[in-house]
Amino acid sequence: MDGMVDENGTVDPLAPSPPPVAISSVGVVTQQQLVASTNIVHLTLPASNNHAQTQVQSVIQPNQQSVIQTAANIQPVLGKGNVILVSKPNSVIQTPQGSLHALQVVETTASDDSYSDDESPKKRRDLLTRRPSYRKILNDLGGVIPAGAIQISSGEGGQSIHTLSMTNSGTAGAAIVQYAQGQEFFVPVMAQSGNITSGGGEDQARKREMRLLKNREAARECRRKKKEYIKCLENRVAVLENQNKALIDELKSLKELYCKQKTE
DNA sequence: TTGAAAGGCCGTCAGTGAGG
DNA sequence: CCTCACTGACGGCCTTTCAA
Repeated sequence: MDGMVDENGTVDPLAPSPPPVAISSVGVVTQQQLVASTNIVHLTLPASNNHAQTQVQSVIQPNQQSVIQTAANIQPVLGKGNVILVSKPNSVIQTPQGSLHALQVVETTASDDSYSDDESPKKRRDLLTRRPSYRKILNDLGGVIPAGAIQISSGEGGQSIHTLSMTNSGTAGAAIVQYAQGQEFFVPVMAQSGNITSGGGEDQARKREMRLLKNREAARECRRKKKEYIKCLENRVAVLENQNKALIDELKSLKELYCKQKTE
């Protein structure tokens, strides 16, 4: 949830940290929730008929072509001349049907040039390996997300947006965090005084327990990010392959044109 | 049907860098 | 210096696949 994020909310550690996102929407995009700090864009598009709205979760990568991956039935919507504007040429919308939709491109003043490719290797390496802390991320999100509700965008074809809601279960010093997809996990909460019961070995054991619990959660989160990162890379490969194919075709047709003119 | 191999997920440990 | 978040590495467990 930092840096560049791809169409699935995927973090892209290869990309520099985000300048202001240059995205605008036209026409059918009825709702655009832009979480500036994470560059995750939730678009709710009206379905082509009277069906439920279609949700697209996308992520804008300021220095790369962007891929917007959609749920299964969005293609008719996109086919009706709707336009999503992004700041980079050759961005595509990828649908489960395998078709690619070119995006209309507008020049935007924001962002693209604010990051150059001549960053120091160390800085680049840092970008690769270090991410902002969750505290910082949560602070960033503080103005966007209502207290008590945390939205997590996570993977799975850009379709799953997980909502966490916290309930004080009444159990002392703990809360149940419910996962929108039916999962739930237990989160111990510090007592109001801020310290856990004092007392020798018991305290040590409790501290260890806390550390293990936190590390468990951290490992989970880390793996999730890693998976999304890989997905992001795969998506970028798809974009680049598509671009490459288009360029080859263009070259071919230009060659043909040239040969034709030459023979005349 | 069965056993081995492969792959995925999880928990834990250890090391690193950032921030206070 | 200390604490914390993060992540690579490792081993264990479970599921799936596939040849015998």
